[in-house]
Amino acid sequence: MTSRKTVQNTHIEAPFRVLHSALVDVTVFMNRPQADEAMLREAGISLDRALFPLLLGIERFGPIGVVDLADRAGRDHTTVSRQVAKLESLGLVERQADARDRRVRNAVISPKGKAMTDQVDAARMRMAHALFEGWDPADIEQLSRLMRRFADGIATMTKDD
Amino acid sequence: MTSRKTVQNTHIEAPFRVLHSALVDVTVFMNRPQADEAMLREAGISLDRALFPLLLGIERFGPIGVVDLADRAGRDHTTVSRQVAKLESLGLVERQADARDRRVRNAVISPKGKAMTDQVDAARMRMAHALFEGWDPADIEQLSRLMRRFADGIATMTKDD
DNA sequence: CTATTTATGTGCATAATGCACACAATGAGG
DNA sequence: CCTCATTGTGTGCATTATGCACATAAATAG
Repeated sequence: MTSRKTVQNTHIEAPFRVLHSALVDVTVFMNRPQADEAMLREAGISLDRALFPLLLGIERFGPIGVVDLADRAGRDHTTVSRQVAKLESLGLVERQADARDRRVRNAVISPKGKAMTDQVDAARMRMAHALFEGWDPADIEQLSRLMRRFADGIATMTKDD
Repeated sequence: MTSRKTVQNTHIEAPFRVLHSALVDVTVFMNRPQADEAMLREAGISLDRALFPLLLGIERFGPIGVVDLADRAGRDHTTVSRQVAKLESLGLVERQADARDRRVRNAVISPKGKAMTDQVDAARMRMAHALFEGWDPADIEQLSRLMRRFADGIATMTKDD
């Protein structure tokens, strides 16, 4: 049933497919702005669709320059430049000169911006608690460990292209 | 170092945080249209940024109606309606009447569209092979299994809201 | 020192997005 | 059967986001 095609790696293809489809499902979920927006509205906050992922990116990867951020977001650097400026004008991020490269104006999250992303994190954490109810703690630990390793692998691959 | 705050669930919070940050990293990667676009260009195909995720969604979840698809994509249904029409005019998806609800015009992927998504899948599979080099097959199997379970949990939660 | 690359940003045309609205089909309640 | 609210789909229109061409400043290569 599972052994088809070239026999060499078939035994490893099946888990790949399972993993891939699971990742697609999770990615779709993580992308849902409705969830985030609903949470933020609940907290009395509102932010444009396009701005929010960038705020999360700055929180996670900052201090980060416009070009790097644009690369991560998959958008043109000019678009990101404008959006970061907007986030700055909203007081959600701050910009600071890079110590080693004076061209770079790194974006870092402001206390006000951090308060927003913290709320999103907290809401996700609450969901996680509900989601993992009934799981064996060892499985949770395994999943976390392997996902981290997987993400690190991706980061390594991405770096050397 | 890791034990702070309320002691009650601290032992389970740490894996959550690790998992969350790993998921964010992976999500960022999966969202990169550059990767997909590069692959498609390599194959002589070109498709608009906004259209491609929808094509992947239709391939994965189709036959699916505009409203459902819009909900998954996190965009307004009117936007998705136009984009699906565009995909249809490009011959990448087909539309068919729903057997039970004559209002619904389900979108399904066409052979031509499938050929495109297959190429993306194949490219991702190649990357996976490189990524998992040196992994213990048992770990790969574990990761796949647990991620699938995790994704199913999310799907269940999402369904009942 | 000159040439090239890199990081950031602006002007402008184009595409995407969402709201208001419309219409057809469904389903609930009388 | 007949309203009437709900749901799935789609169009007109104003707004916003996006990316290309281009510009500037700083770093880097030669």
